Amino acid sequence: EKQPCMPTHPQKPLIIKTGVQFTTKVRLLVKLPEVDYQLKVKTTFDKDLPPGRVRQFFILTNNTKVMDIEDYSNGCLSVEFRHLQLKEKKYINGTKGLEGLLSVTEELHSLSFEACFTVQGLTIDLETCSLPLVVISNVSQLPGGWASVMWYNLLTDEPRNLAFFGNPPRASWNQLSEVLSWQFSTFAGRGLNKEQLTMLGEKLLGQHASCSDYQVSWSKFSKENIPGKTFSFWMWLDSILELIKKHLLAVWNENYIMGFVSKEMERTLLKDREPGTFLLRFSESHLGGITFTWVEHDNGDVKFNSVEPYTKNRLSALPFADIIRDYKVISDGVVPENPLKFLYPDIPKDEAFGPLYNSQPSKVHPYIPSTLIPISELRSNSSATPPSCQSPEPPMTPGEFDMLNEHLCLIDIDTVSLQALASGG
Amino acid sequence: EKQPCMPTHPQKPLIIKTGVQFTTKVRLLVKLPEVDYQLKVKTTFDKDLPPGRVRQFFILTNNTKVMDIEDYSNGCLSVEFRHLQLKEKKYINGTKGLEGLLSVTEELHSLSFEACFTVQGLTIDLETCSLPLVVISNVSQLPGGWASVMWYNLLTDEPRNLAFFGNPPRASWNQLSEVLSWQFSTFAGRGLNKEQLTMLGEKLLGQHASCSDYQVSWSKFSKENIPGKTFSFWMWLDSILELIKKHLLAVWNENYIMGFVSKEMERTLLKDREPGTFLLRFSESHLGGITFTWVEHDNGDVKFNSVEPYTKNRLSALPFADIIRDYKVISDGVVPENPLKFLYPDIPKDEAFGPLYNSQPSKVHPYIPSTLIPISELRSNSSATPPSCQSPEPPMTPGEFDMLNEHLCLIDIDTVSLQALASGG
DNA sequence: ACAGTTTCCCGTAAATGC
DNA sequence: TGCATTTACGGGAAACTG
Repeated sequence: EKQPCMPTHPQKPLIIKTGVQFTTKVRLLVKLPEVDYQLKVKTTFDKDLPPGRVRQFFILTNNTKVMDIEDYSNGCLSVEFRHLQLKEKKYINGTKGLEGLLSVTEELHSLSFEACFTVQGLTIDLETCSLPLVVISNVSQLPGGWASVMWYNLLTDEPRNLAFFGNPPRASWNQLSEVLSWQFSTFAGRGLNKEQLTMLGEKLLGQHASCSDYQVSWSKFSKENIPGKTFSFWMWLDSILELIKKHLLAVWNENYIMGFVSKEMERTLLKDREPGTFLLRFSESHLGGITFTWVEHDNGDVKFNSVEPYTKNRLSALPFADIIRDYKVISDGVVPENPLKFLYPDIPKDEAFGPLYNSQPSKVHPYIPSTLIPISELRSNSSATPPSCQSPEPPMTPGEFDMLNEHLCLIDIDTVSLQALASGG
Repeated sequence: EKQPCMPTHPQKPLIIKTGVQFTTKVRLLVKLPEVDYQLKVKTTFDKDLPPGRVRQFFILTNNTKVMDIEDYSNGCLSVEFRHLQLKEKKYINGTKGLEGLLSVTEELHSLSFEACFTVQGLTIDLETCSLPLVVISNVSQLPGGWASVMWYNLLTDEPRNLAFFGNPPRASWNQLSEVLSWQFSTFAGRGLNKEQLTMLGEKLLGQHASCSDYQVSWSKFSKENIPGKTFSFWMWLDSILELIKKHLLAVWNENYIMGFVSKEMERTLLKDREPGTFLLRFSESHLGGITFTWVEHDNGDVKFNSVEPYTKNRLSALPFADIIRDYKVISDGVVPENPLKFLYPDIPKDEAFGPLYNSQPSKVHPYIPSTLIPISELRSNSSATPPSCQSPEPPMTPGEFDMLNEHLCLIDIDTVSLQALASGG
């Protein structure tokens, strides 16, 4: 009933938006001999980065803080910086130079931490820095930034190769598909199964998808538009992830959304099924859309219908489960009918979606309750008859995901280990 | 189809939101003898305001600028400050003191302008200041702030009585109703007619509404809640104004929304009408809602039905004219019917609303177009039979509005006359 | 605890830069 | 001129603060 502007940016570490607060923490891994003075840490953004080539930022807020003993650990020294905020350095003399090579979400930056103390007459400098960071100025750049973070962490173990996107390596479909599934398990709670990944692989690679060690270029993954479309593969996939997060979470987690199915496969699956059998599929032509396709039998002929995809605007007016419950087709004035009977392969609609329906009748007495229902008015249809195939399977176990996620987060803006790179003095 | 977050705050002068840019202009009304040096003007916010009692703000940005000759006028000196921004002064030592008396939207502030020049050995100081300003920190405070601006400018000619809301005068219903109608003509393009104002008067004053010189208190207008409600009269009225601005502009300007009608009056008007006659009315129980009520004849009995009010959330999913076109009542499974036939008094629905319908069939081929339609499922109803009354009339001419509006704006944050209060030197 | 107020920040639109 | 990027700010929600 009311979800106009919900939050995004839910735990995407290593991406910082200018003007928005972020937090970082450093921990001292070596045990120091008792020091009775305060150990001050200074945080610097883009330290040592020569001007030109890339944008540069600085920390607008307080950037020094004293280390403290962590209560809950074994007496480690650590310090957490909160409310840090980044702002771009603007050069009066346009020292911007020849960027253009990299887009802003391909620029890699870093946070440095420095501390210095003296023990027994010996001055020791400590310094460390974060994994590469992406700086954006608007949430619209978040998908692109996240693509960079994924690619970097998937393909290199180098802690600080800021030139990574100057010549980014390719990823095998093997590696990539695993990461994509992880995205869905982390952000939507359920990963992708084999069939779904196969469809994605074919979409990205065409026929090569069968050999799982086929290499995918960075450009193909997130920069080039899909042929005939105005968006790249990752932009498309991410728009679906966002749609799930905001509007389809329960339905997705119940595994009721087949989602990634080619239209050919869809017909193959549905053609021998009971009339009124339907499946849910994401739009390939538009960003962030979901549609349902159902099968009808028209005296011997098999007919398929797909509804115009629902996007976030529609879904925020009416939850998707309710759309499925209430969808009606009006054919030339006859009694409207809901053509959706069985969720593929054969689950009665209400059995599947019943627990997800919203209980609507509001009953504010003097008024007649009213609701929106989705309808289609039909006059003419189309049909088809394609090949054959098999049915979906349980999702790929996103087993090692937790481990990787931890890795991704361990050395991030929330937690950066301060290693003693002691350069004596 | 797409209007999730549209802009508000459309020309409400004298209200400044912290952190948001505003513009002001000062013009020198006296002709100075030729001066060959630059005349610098300094803008100060809350100059001379003693700390305590009220919040204090300062101008975060550049606050001095050199006057320049206006090209388009007769060589007047003027200066326009752009990109000014306000920030609250925070006192470390909580010198806030005993506020509590006034709400923030009742606090009045001012912008001062100072200039100083020397001619023939004589130093002349110029100083002036704006009409009282209201400072808010969130758009949610805009309605309250605007109420203050209206009340002040309606009831006093003093240029700078910052203590006005310490003991605000009352307004006669005569004065107030005129201002309310102006609000609708300025912001929605059509003012309020006599019947509408009568309903509002009765709502605000009860029986006293008949004597048009009845006095309305500031508190009753915008501070006290309407009995039994959780909002004040002005908050309620303003929520309707916003609803019109964003979702009902065309329908309102065609005069198809009776809007302000008591339920009793509504029944009186409808009871002798053709079945299916309906009228549009704003909700009195909820903020920013509109409903339609239609009359039915049920073998001799007259029956009235009102739909649950549509609010901005629903209306942004489906334009109001389309709701009227598509509204259906489903009674126990029979063919759905649109009960709305004639807009009161007797205009065929499509004749009135036809030009305002959206042409929806989107026709993206492979898909069946789908739309949302508003429906009610009926099981049991209620009815009634009240007294009699007359019908609506053309709106009150908002004749002098332009003049007043100009007055309101003339001495505002956009245009503040700099008068030579020359205090010699 | 709580209500009035401010801060935070997403997401759209507009402005800006290249 | 068009595209990439930043800025602006409404609006909802969380945080603050007496």
